[in-house]
Amino acid sequence: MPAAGAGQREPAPPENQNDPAGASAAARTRRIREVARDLLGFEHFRPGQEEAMRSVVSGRDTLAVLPSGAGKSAVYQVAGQLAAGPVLVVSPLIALQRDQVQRLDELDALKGEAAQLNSALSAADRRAALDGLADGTVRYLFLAPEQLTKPEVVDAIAAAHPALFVVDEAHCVSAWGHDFRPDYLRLGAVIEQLGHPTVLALTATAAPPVRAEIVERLGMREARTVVAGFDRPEIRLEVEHHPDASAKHEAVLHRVLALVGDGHVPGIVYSATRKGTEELAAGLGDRGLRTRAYHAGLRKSDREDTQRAFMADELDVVVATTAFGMGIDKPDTRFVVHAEPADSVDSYYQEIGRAGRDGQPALAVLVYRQEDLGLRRFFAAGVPAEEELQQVAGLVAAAEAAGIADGVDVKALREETGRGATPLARDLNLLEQVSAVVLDEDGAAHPAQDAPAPGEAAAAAHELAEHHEQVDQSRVEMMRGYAETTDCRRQFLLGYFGEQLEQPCGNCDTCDAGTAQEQPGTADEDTPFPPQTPVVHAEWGPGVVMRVEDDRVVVLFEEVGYKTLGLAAVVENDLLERRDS
DNA sequence: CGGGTTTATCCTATGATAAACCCGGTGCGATAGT
Repeated sequence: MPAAGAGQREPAPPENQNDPAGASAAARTRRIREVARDLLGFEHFRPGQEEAMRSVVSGRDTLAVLPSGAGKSAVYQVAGQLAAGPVLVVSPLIALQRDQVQRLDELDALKGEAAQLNSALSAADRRAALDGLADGTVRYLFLAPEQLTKPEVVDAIAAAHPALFVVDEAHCVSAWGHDFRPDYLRLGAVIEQLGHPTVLALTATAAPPVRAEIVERLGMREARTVVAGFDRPEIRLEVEHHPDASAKHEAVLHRVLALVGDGHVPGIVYSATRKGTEELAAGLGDRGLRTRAYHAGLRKSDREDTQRAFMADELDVVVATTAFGMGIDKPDTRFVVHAEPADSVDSYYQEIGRAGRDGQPALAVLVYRQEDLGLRRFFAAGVPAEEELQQVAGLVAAAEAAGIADGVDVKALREETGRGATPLARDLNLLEQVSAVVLDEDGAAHPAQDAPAPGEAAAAAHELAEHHEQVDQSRVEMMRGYAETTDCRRQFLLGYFGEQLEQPCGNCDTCDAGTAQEQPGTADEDTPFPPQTPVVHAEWGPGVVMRVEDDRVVVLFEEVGYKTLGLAAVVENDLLERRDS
């Protein structure tokens, strides 16, 4: 039988409820293996890959939480070959889109079949990409979510009947949607406009609540979640505590100098602020290291050159904000040092996961001061005033009442209120989520059908924002939990992601210190609330036990996020009730 | 939330101290100006 991937493509097997599932599943599995071998030269799959491919090829919406690198892209590359129509890939960065197109172009079977669509292209190239989609020559189209706010783009794509809608780096839906890049929140609506092609969401990290949010926001149906390859035993985990700011600064320098001195290069140092990256880079440079700072305030050409130099082994260390991250794939990165904690364990795990991808030993050190969490709390805060929301809702309603058919956009709101574009966009998003306004294709707001009065809408939106804030703050608290735990750090991390490691890992500082072994394991059966137990709290509502320490229990509540409760008080006062599920 | 910097305050002047103030991350796309 000819190879499925070599220049020819087969339509997906028709979905038929009456087909014996076993037979068609076996056929799909055979096809997937053929394509993977012929297209990518795969002799075997990495954990989770084949399961995710099978799920997608069978037409199921799928959330795949898989480690970074080639592993994730292969899922849509192979599934795309077996799809009956073109594949859309939503990707957060133009640079990532370019890389992916290049990668597909290097596969003989796909040469010329991948294109990107973004503002960096000329009008002619954009036209060519959409024309290619229409006539079938473009099979894989990479774009940023912002492109999908343009009606002409959505129409052109809809006409091509895409079979697969891929959201790469899907954690961005949760992390960025609220105010930073609101178009991530609209992807669910776009998917519906396109007739709901099979949805594949891909990410390398996501704790259970983030997974749930991705599925909900994208409107995934009966989503299948595939999780694999989470543990990265080759990364040694350490936390260094320094109560004093200057001592902490010195400790970072000292640590990095020692690592580089021992030949462990290259590495990444993360700092929370731009200024922090420049100061650390200067300090390391003064001591003879080849190093550069990287953050979004630097010139684009400088950033590109820094990234290039890092990839070309011309640097020992890049000192960066979170701007240095997605798309950085240097498998021999030997260490990641954090000068400040990340805003969540999800982000932290993503960041340290850039080390040791070659499977060789690597090191993740968090140099920790409790006060440094303050900045993270600040960023997690920011509930708009109810009056502000009411004013915005009122202006939208007033415009409609006055017969302004175009609705109210952010520009008009800026003139009326004198506030900035970002907070106003956030206000509109909140109001949209409580069904008070609808945003049209041009981003203008109209009152929703049966919209509540501005006062009620503002109250509901305010409550929603408070909920977001509570959850975000609780995620910061979990970062603190990681830094301050005396349990095995790897057990903590994996527990956070809903996986259990039965024994302390033996490759973290608490294991070395012996404190990890003194604690009862998280799988301890003596505890009244073992991990993953569904529970209800009188005030905080339903939740799930995430981890158990000797005297405390951490519960993830649906409404208020992560909470740590004293076990004695819980037992004494009956604070938690088991619930069936 | 926390840190760093500026301003106000005491009042036969000075410089020390407190209070007020400001800032802090991620990128798309469109637009203005070379």
